[in-house]
Amino acid sequence: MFKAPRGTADTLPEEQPYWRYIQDKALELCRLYGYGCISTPAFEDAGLFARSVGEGTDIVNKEMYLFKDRSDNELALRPEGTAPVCRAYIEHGMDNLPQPVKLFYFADIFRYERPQAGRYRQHHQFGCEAIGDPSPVLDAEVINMALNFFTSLGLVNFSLQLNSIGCRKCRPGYLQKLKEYYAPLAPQLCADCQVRLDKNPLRLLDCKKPGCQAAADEAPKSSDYLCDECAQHFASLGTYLTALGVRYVLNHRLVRGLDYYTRTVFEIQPAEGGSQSALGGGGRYDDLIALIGGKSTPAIGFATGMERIVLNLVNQGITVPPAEKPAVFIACMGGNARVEAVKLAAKMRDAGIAVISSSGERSLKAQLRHANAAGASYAAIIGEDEVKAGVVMLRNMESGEQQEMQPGDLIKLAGNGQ
RNA sequence: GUGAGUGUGGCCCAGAGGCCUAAGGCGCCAGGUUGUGGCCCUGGUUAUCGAGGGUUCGAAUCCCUCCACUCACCCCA
Repeated sequence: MFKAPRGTADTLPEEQPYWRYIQDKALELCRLYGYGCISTPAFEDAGLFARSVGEGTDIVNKEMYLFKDRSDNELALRPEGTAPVCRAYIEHGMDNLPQPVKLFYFADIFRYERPQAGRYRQHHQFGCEAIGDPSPVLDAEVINMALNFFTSLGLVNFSLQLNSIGCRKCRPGYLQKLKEYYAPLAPQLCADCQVRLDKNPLRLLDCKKPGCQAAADEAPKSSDYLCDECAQHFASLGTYLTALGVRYVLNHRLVRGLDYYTRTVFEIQPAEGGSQSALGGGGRYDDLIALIGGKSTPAIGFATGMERIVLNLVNQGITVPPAEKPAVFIACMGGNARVEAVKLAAKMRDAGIAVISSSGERSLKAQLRHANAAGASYAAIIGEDEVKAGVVMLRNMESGEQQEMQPGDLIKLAGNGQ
């Protein structure tokens, strides 16, 4: 027996309304903010991610689906959505468009991780990227957009965690301070953190181990070591967020696991849920485009996990519009009736009416049972009597009332009910 | 990659070495009305008890290995 690969899932018709709901809200959000849809390949040159996400990150180190194609190209299933969009921005000369260029996407994301609640090897992200504008006004707008998205979904009790991790100019100095602070504490740190101290000191801050937490609480804060430009950017962002009425939590331990972030980083956390429960996150990545071969271009974006949103919608008991039910179920008995049923179904669909047509192989009882289970508003019944009279018997499935009518009248009636 | 828990028909689950050629509920199918659903009643349907090996006269039940799922660590969406 074949099964869906570990960490992947089938989304069956009954759960589709949640996805449809989220997509509709996302589309409306992007319309309001002027974002255009972009689709990029599910796989890219592996180097794109190694270069942008960072050689030292977990995503690149141990989570990428890497493979060679038959021409020996080194490819990777995309482990995140930002780098491919930036690659497309460069490749299609979007720097010639009015800046910033605003793009959104729905993308399958692949990471070889141990599956868990809200964590999959293939998951789906909705993300937005605004490329080509360095202003903190844009940071505020993007953050507000992300929050509005969750609000429009009906979600409550989530918080915005915010931090600035500086830029190429000031971060080295901060990292130095961080190392100096941590050096004497090294013996008390967990094994992972011993390694981080040398390789990726920023990540020391978000270790969840009790011993390391204590150390991290007292650690130097990146926001205290920003250069003048970064400090001013961060201060302005605060002003705009306040102007927008956005409440945020300054979290100096928020650093994110992708190397390309600069200055603003943020995460949206639900009040309840497991530890890997971030609903979404993002930040500014002013160096990324130059890093992968474009000219220096500032940018900011965010992404959210569709599966995690569904999880939270269900947990919070938010109801979504149900899938559309068929207006009419056509039941028939006998060969002549079957021909009429086939013709009627075709006519009704031409008229835009949703119809389920029975093949008529089973008893009328069975056909009506099917009509009921399908949630049809009406059942159109055609037997030999109806064929002779040139009519159909229309049964209201809710009231049980039924009457004979001309096929043309039936189409009018059902069409109005749509 | 690490740790813990779980694994019985499509789904939920009973079952604690012999009464299990595995019970019940949901679902599905058929019948109860020679052409009528939803409720009710009747009958039927689907399980080599995750896989492999072992202990035993005897294993769904005990042991081992593997696999998968769930949860946590880690990381993030």
